[in-house]
Amino acid sequence: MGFLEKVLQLDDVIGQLECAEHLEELQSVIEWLRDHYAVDDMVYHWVSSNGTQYGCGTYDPAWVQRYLEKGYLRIDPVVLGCYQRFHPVDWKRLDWSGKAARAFLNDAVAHGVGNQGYSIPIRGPNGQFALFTVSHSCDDAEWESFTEIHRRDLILLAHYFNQTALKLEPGRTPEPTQPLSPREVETMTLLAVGYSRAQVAETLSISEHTLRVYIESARFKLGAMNTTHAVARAIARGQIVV
Amino acid sequence: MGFLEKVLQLDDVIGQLECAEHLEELQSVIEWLRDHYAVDDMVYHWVSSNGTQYGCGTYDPAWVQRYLEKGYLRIDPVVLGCYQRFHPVDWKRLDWSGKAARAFLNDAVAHGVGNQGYSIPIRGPNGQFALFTVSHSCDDAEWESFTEIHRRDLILLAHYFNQTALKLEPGRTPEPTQPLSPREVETMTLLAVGYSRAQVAETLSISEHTLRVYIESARFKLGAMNTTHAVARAIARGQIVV
DNA sequence: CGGCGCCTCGCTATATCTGGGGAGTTGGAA
DNA sequence: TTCCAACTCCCCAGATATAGCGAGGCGCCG
Repeated sequence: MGFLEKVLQLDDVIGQLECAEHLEELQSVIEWLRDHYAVDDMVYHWVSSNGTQYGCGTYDPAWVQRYLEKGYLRIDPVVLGCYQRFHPVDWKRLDWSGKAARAFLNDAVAHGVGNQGYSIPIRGPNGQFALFTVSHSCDDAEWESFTEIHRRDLILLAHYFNQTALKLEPGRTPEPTQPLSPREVETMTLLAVGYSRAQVAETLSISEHTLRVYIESARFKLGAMNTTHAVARAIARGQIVV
Repeated sequence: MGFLEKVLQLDDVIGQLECAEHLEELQSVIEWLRDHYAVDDMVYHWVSSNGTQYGCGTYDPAWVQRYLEKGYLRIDPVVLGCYQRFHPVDWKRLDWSGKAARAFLNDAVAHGVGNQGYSIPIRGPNGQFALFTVSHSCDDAEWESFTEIHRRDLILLAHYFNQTALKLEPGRTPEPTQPLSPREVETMTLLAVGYSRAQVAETLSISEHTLRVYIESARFKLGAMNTTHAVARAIARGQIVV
């Protein structure tokens, strides 16, 4: 297949993603892509803050099931690694030291996940986070060559998969993303860097009572149960920078 | 210029971005791109919510100066709009109602900013946010056609500009992170989603005192002053996924 | 085998946070 | 102008977190 032809097919796929009206369509697109690139597996994985996950892809359903049951989301070095990075990452470059990580890896290969992998982190508004992953079984050189050639295609595909998922899943961001007022941002930021309420109040030169109003107001806007929750959400949604 | 040739040039540009070792190099790349696409302006704009900004691009320096002086960051509908969106957006589709927005628009065109624009939001870890913008003066039909054709190129360029900016941005020295134990991860995670200590203890089926040991131990490992600080750091460092 | 890290549990007292009220000023938007 | 959101201040009682002391069992690794 010539290069030009492939580019045009990529165009088709993106067009199909843009026109999709149901999440199920993503599944067939991703299967087509898996075959097209001749890899073992291809997965789009929505990692939501409220614990719910959505994914489509070609992993063995038994593995997906196990992943959810075991709560591997909090262990998987791919997720944790991509969460801290911006650029796509080869699985080999992640941190697989640590007992839990190695146990996870063994379990994964036992369920047929390839030894090679390449994952692209994607971020949307309000801290939305997703992963687009391609995985395969082959030696390092072959994989290196594959990722080198298709990196840019994969970045675009990741982008459009996420765009479609965002479009089709508006209920994913249930809390109306109310912006925090400047004072609330300052309050949350100072709390996030370890100040106590009294210290924050002193730093902002306001009474502690006033400060409490900000915390409560921010907590309400963020739909949080307590201060720690509010700060966590503010960080996760990118409303404050620590 | 043929399509294939252009693709190869895009390759060159991306390669140059990946190899860049100083932020100044971005400036020459973006000027080359502006000429290549034959548009009026092209801008990469790092928008850190703590107020600091970095940008490179082809806007009139007087306009950039005025933008900073006037604090337009908090008014600019392009910034505000992109902050709420994932996909690239045409300026025409933004909300230009509101007195401040219209005043900003008038000021912008007075400083030579084109009437058409297309901006791509980009997000990195820890709420990092940037914009890649291309702007021009032409009629709607011509602009529609331009964005339709080059959308994917621009998305990729936005991605690589941001990757380079992230790489070259100083002060991003991640502190050596001591790994948290599985129980500590669970503890921090549940606290981050709003559970009180008692609730976490119940959820994990352990005594509240044991839980407290985990919190203190995690706080120590994270170098945190209190629970909120510890949770904030764990999230910001990607040690837990919320 | 002897450390070391991890997991589990106990007590007490103080400091801090939370939740329920209410009230006045300012500046920008409808 | 009228209204609303943001900012500022106040009281109080009960819930919750923190700080200090302790203890024992389990599994891994040199």
